[in-house]
Amino acid sequence: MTTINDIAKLANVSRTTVSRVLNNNGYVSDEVRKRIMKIVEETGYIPSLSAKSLRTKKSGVIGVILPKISTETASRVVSGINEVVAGENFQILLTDTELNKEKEIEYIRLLQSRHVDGIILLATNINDRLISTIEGAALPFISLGQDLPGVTSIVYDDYHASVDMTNMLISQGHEKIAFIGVGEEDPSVGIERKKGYFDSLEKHQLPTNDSWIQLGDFSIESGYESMKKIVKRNEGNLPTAVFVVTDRMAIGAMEYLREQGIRIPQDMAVAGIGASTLSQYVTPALTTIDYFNKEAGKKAAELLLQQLKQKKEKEKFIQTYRLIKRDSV
Amino acid sequence: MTTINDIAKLANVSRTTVSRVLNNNGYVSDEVRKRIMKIVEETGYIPSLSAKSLRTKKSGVIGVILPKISTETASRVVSGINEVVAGENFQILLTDTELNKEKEIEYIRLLQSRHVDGIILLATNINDRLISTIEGAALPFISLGQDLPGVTSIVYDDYHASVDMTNMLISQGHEKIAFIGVGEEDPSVGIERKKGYFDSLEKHQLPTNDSWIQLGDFSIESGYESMKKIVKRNEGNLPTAVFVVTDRMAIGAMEYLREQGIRIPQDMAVAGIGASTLSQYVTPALTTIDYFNKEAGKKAAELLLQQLKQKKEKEKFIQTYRLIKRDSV
DNA sequence: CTGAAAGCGCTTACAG
DNA sequence: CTGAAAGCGCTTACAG
Repeated sequence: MTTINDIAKLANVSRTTVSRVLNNNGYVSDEVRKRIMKIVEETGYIPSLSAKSLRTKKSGVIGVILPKISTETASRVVSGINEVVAGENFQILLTDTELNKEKEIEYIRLLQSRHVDGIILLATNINDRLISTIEGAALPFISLGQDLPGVTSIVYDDYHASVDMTNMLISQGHEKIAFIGVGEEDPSVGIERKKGYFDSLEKHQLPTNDSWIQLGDFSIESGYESMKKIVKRNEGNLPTAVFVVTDRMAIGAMEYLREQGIRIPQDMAVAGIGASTLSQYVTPALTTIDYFNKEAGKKAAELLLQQLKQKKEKEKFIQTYRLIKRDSV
Repeated sequence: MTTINDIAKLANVSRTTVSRVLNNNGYVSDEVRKRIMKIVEETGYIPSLSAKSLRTKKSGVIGVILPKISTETASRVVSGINEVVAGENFQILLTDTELNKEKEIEYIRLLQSRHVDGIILLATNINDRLISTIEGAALPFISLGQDLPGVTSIVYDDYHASVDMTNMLISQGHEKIAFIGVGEEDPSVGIERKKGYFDSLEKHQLPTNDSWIQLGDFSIESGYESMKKIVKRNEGNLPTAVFVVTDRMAIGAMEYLREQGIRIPQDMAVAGIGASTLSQYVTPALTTIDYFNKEAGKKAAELLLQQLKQKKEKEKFIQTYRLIKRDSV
């Protein structure tokens, strides 16, 4: 492999000078600069970024920790992150926890050992070990999706999104609104969205009912099963709408309703969250909330890049959202 | 930052010994080993992989070059790759060409400068500069999706998949089968799939017709527009089926048909390729071909890992596929 | 405008 | 079983 020393020898200069040319800093005479560039071209020399990184303590790599790669939300976010960091010549080191909390912590350490310049975590839960690991890492760090204490966080406005969606269903005349949520380990989805639902009902003095409430695990199948339970438990007196906290689970719910010949939206209105491509093309098209995931990814990357340039105070950001009313309601 | 030297000092040994303990090679007395491990724990020491990589010429990182991150195919493949490499403690350095051929070449060089141990390219085109860049890189390299000369390649069986799908439409009694394809820059999708379609028609002595053939650009919208043109040009005498070379474009085509009140499949059968989640939940469910993208990603990663262990001859692999017949036909 | 030297944090023959 | 020394490929004060 050609190294900076080879180039220096071929050009009859010191490697100091070669380095200066390559990095475009310090004075180098035009003549020497040209001579060096020519040799670099000819040899196809590629500088070693490991060596550079060892020396400069900067790697030009951003670590990204995802709960699950093959998810539309994740891929939109990564796409947004990539769009901004690639523009600044950073690359992404990708890491997938497969929803395993231990791996979140493990990967933070791993990314640190790889000398990434910063980390973006698509957070799915909050716990003390996670937070102390982040603090210990002493690295520019952004949490996306959960509000982590002491960490710059970007969160979706889960509470208000959920209130808005429930209000909308109520404004359509629904009084018996079922709910399919997820567990509270994920505070944003599991707690905030549920809270919005209950608060809206309460404000409108509408009844709630345990048999209307089910918990899924984000999968399409779990939406199907949850819907099934709600229908079974309320035969003869079905709720007239169901608010599902993710599009995928909502799609599962719709599938079950279709199988049972329960018409959407005449017999039961369905609403989701996420604005997945799926939501747009199912029949009837699903009413949902767009969280602008790609924009959130961009925002996260921009904040990280800012932090790289100058240490900043930890901040909190709330992403905007948009309710998309479609035929399922 | 704590380094191996700090640990050595604290443990009263040389850094050679610390290195031996950390990497578990060479003889170290149990007593010393324990002493060192204890100090490593206490200090929270994290070895620098840049330094290690500089020294050993191995990084533990696999470069992945994608045409577009936020695509279901890409995310499935990456998920498969990650599953196998993560098991061997490799990470993925992700790179997105945004369908720009120049960037493919640029990123190969970039990944090389980052000392990745190998590269997996989701290839979308074939050209000489690309191939010579790959050869020049002299790195374990896998092409997924296109058969690159001189490079270990995994390809989908585009030709036979396309023949099978067309045969199936014919066996359903269709004699006027329209086709929505893509440009030939992408040989696998643009040439092979088209060839399969034409060969099947020819074998069954069925007519083709220029007004039945359109080219899209992979987007849902382009499927919509292509379908529109086909319908406009054949008013009063529509083909009875349309074979679309990707699910997304097929979804677009279905949308247009629905708008026009052309019933699927009674008035026009629709078939796609890709087995996207979308294809399953759209109404009517789309007949398509499953390419097992995640498996292909796994296979690519396994081949790469094998090459890392021992230089191997370049090989060619053809992925299997499965036709999924659903309500759109 | 240019170069000699030190050093980033590791690993690995080599010697004992 | 353990250590001294060299070296991986860079950058950066420092000196001239």
